[in-house]
Amino acid sequence: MKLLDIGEITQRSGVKPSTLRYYEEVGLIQSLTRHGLRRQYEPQILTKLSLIMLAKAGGFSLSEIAGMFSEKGQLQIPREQIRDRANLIDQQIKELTALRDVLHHVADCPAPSHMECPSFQRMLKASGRQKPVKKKPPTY
Amino acid sequence: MKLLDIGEITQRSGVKPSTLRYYEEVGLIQSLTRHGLRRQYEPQILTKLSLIMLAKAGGFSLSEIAGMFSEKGQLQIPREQIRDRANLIDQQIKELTALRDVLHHVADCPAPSHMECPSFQRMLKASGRQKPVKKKPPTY
DNA sequence: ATACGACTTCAAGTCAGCTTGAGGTCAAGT
DNA sequence: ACTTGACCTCAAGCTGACTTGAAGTCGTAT
Repeated sequence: MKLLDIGEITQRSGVKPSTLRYYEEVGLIQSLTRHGLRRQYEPQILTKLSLIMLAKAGGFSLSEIAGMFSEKGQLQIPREQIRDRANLIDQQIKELTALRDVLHHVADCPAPSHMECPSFQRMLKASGRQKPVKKKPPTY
Repeated sequence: MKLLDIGEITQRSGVKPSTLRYYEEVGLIQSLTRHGLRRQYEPQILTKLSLIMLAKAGGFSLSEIAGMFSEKGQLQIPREQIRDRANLIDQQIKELTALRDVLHHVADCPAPSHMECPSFQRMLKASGRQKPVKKKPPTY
């Protein structure tokens, strides 16, 4: 099994060396060995990084993401948590959809003041008061 | 038109006074007048706050959100930008959907190692390499 | 008239998630 | 043997979005 330098990981994943080192520092990933000082990664790390990027885009924090992997680097989440997370994501999707609808409304509605347009108000109401959402998408 | 104290805004919107003052500081909202030292808000601000919360949940930064409102506090975005933002949101929705699918897969697939399961890999591939996403959902 | 409580300002602090920079190491090619 | 370039460490810095705390102001109820 051929090992990869940090530079290759960067090339193939788009994740910067400084970020990879940071992820290691916080325990999110680890390199298999060192060649001299240099970190050597197994190719599987690339899959893991894909997952990490996906979860980040989904608004999960690094520590939440870390919690999704077991010791052996396997994705391992108790069923119940999966259900919860899936619900959380569905919630986010609803919010995003509401936001998109509002934008489309603004694009199409001829009313001079959206702020008072009843259908606009309705959309806002509809989107409001569900539950919190977690953390933050990146600027990668 | 009855004006509202910061405390009432907080009660009705769930947004803390410190946050409201911060939003004012960065030019995202403004109070109509003062009663003594106290900020007095028009009730419309509540609608605006709903929009702000919605957009934040959609991952937009405060300055991006600020850019969605005109001088008069109206929601005012050039059509083209609306299209772009709507696309961005659709993109985010796709990512979230991919994430949810991955979670469901993990819940259901009996394979010992998801990392090597072909359908798992396929989902990751499918979710990957589109374009960046902007910013951050909150912990409100 | 005074006390109360809800507001005010301003500076500093916090947290996540990185990035930057200075100075050092080391394996491989010439 | 030497140079090169890709890596390394460690501390400090940065941005966004707030929060906190100390000290002050002021309208209203008693």
